[in-house]
Amino acid sequence: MLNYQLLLEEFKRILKEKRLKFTKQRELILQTLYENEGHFSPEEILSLIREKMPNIKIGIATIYRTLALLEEQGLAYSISLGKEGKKYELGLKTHHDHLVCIGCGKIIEFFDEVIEARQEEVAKRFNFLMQEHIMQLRGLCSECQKKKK
Amino acid sequence: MLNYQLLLEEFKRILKEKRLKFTKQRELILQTLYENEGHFSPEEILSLIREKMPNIKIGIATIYRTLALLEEQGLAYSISLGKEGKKYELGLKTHHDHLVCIGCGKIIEFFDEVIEARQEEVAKRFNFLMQEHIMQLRGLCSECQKKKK
DNA sequence: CTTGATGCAAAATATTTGCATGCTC
DNA sequence: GAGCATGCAAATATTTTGCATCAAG
Repeated sequence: MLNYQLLLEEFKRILKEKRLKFTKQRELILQTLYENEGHFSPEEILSLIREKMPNIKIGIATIYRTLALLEEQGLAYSISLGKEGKKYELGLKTHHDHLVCIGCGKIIEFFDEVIEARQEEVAKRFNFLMQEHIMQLRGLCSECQKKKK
Repeated sequence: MLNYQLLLEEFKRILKEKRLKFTKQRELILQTLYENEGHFSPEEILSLIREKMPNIKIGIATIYRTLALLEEQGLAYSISLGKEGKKYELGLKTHHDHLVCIGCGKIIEFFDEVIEARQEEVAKRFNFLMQEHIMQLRGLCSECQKKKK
């Protein structure tokens, strides 16, 4: 996993480059994404921050504005599939993909070089500058297959 | 691409099984997803239907309700990316994955046999019974790359 | 000091729900 | 007919925006 200091430096660098300001709120949002594995809605991020820092003044509008900024800069990305609303996750993480068991919810991480290489090729084929990818294989893990029988 | 009659039969079969009713509105929504390539928001689907059948009585609530139903049954998928809100597309299509531009929200569909085959192998390696997979390559499309410069 | 950032509340959107009525089955 | 589906409008939820004020650079 990327070191937080590096991530923070990168964020500051981007802000400086765009002549935007580094604020406590912006830092907290980045930090929250960093410290919490998983995907969060703007509301959830706000709760996490208020839980951790009950005295900080921060509103939902700032969360939205900052997440949009982070996403534009590739430091975060959002995704929504199925029923759930839009969720944000930190970008720049060590890459990995997931096998997700729809029976018990277990998540297995994996990494496959052949797929990775091939994804690069696909991106090139479409003249795409790939920054991230998401891959989830969904199905039943071995235990849940047994249960079904 | 799957034949529309077959798709419709499948839909009717599911409805019967769940003791739900087959209505003109439900059919139109399915048909609209079938006839229009691409990804649409509920509002867009409503417009497409009203455009094609100016006399039909149909409200946005029905669109939402039907899309949720279709998604539950695997006949449609929703996906949301970057700025854009949630978009629906027909399920049961020939399988494909997505390139998503985080600059403009454009979605490009692609299919790569090598990746598909490899996914099967990964699943096998973990003794996983794969039922579906989600893959998104996220980055900047060629136009948005130009804009950034 | 200048300029962008923030919180707040209001506004704009998007989505869901209750209910009287209409349609399938 | 019985019971689900629909449209409509109201209720919610989500996201964006205007503006006075604050604070980073």
